[in-house]
Amino acid sequence: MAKKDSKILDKSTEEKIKSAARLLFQQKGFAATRTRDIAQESGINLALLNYYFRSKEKLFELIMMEALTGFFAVLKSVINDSNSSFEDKLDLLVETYITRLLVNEDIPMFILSEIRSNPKALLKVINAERLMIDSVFIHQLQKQIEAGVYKPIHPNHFLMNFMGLTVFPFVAKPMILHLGDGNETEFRKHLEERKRLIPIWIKALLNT
Amino acid sequence: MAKKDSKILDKSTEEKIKSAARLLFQQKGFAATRTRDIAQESGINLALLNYYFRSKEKLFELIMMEALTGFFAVLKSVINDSNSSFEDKLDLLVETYITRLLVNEDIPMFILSEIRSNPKALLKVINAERLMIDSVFIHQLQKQIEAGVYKPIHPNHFLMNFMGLTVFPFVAKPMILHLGDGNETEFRKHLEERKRLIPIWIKALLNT
DNA sequence: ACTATTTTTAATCATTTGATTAAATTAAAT
DNA sequence: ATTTAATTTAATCAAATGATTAAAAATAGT
Repeated sequence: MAKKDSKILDKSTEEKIKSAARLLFQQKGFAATRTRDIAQESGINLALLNYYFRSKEKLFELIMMEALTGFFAVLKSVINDSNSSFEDKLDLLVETYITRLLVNEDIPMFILSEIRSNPKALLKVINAERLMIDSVFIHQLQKQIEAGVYKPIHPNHFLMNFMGLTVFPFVAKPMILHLGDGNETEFRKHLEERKRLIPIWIKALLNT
Repeated sequence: MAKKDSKILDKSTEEKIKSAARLLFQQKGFAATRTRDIAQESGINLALLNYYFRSKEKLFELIMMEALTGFFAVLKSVINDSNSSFEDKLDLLVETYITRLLVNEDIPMFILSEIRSNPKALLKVINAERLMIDSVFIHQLQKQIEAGVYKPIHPNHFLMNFMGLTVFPFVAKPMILHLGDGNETEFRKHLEERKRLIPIWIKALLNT
């Protein structure tokens, strides 16, 4: 069959479309992205988008699913490991997330803004209900609190603090660059610093 | 002239359109909002949107401008007051912002996601370049650091921490509700608590 | 009451946009 | 080499969308 071998070529075309779609969807969102822009960006004929992915919606779902998977895979693998301490997990999560987000800065805004347009559908596919709150990570935090290592705090506050300190800089990057000083390079430098600082800060919060 | 007195009625129609536009633009963003949806939501004829506001773009700019003004007016009035201390400003900013955002939860996401689509244009109209970094607020922080009250920290880190702790919960609300536990009511309760907690936490960070 | 002005409406336009089709091209199989 | 299947292309479609227009209705001024 022709299909089998040409799959290598198919993949190359498919991948070109996916890359362009990823770029545009993540930058401008679903509604503001035109299929023609995806075609142009990937240098393919418009019809190939539908040939390979059936529709703009299906292509979007694919891109979003991959983004979500990537984003939550890290989380899921780390937070339920019973062999590492709470503090180890904290270090690892901050380090891993900042590293990944520095490579793909648009991911958080992409996910959050599409959740805003379509909360139910997207949150369903994420399949992460109570993921954090029922995790070993949070249980370990609660043990530490019971042991008097940290002061009491509601897990939701902890979650907001952790995510706020770690991912907010990426969500608000243009505004932060505008209100503050510094440039692209400074931004990256500060985020490298935050890998070390955020765990320290979080522990300070937990002692307050 | 008819115009003068009927302005009262005009305003009512104009205001109906603006309210609907505000609701939809803030919920779905510019690109995903249809003028027909605005017309339907406000119960007016589609043509009136163009009659009063010329175009979807112009209407959007108006709504966005008002959102930005509201958002930054607070900031501007607080951060350059030389009669209050750093700590007073911190308390006031957190308190004021959380109160306002609890009334209009979509504002941060609205602003941030539109900045993402159109950074230059929007950041220009905000007219807040270096607003934070050159403020009395940040200068007072630096004085306190010099005086040994707080440990050294780069102003951009402070800015990220402050905004991350305060506004991120609103940006990520659906995800936080999903990953954590609790409902709408719990969310509001936690944000009320954060009015008190965030200033304490920030000071803890500054001592670390 | 009459006129002028403003506001509202229904119908329509032009463009954009996602998608499809039929033909052409390329690659694979025999 | 010929046939078959897969891929690509140019042209086109139908629906959606922002905007306009001309007429009708409402309001204000005299």
